[in-house]
Amino acid sequence: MRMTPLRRNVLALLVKAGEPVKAYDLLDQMRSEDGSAKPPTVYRSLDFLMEVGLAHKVEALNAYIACAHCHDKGGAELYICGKCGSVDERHGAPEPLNAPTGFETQRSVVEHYGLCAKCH
Amino acid sequence: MRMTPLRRNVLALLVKAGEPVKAYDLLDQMRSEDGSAKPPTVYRSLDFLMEVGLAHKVEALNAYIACAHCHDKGGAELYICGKCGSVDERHGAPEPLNAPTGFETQRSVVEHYGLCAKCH
DNA sequence: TCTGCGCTTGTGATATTATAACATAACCAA
DNA sequence: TTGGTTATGTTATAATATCACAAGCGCAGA
Repeated sequence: MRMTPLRRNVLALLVKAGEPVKAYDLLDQMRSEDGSAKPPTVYRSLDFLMEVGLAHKVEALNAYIACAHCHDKGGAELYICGKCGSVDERHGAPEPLNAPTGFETQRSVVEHYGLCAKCH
Repeated sequence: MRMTPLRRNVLALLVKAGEPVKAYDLLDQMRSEDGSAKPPTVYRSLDFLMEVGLAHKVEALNAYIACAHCHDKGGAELYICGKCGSVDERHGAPEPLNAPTGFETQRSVVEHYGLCAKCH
């Protein structure tokens, strides 16, 4: 598992976008430079980036973002503005108090959709 | 917007399943009775059920469940066991303390994946 | 240096999930 | 009863994601 030019390129595209990007939009961008990119190319790179904590999937949008807290593998809480598309990533929410007793969480998906401070 | 036999049937299938169900699995079940069901049939029914708060989408699974707290339209926190597939639905988590200032949440997706008390 | 192994990428096909667009039918109020 | 609204039927296609197998690359050890 190592960083490669291909993977670095995908990460760079995510960082440059600064907001959630669809896999096929990434693919289009890669194709405009490379021509030979195909879906597995981008999905594999995204899988790698998520595995090492450099990217997240925004589940309810089927989109991907660069992690704003690089080197942090844990789940993030995402605050996603429906108007301007910005995403504010937070970490470290406490364990919910109303969790079922005995439930052992391995991965959490927390996405809040609404309006950011600038957009309302 | 009213409950119809078709929509009631979709809800019944969700309730009977008792766990997250894929849209196309619902479709297969409907077809085995009806024969004429097509994707828009099931997706439209699911949209209706979610709109009135009788069903939720499990975003990270692309699956749907009956709401365990019927008549509650707000977001739910789902605790999903990766081993047995059970889903425990909770409501009423407090607003996160570390939210960005000024962010106005309209909809929240909260899904915790792990092992339920019985499965570990 | 060579060789073999594991990881990475290329490539074509296909699976899965979801929606668009338009036609028909059912419901219900005026 | 008629006209508008809501619901369903139907065909096609869009959008998202994975499989399977081949080829390349990089490096540890012979």
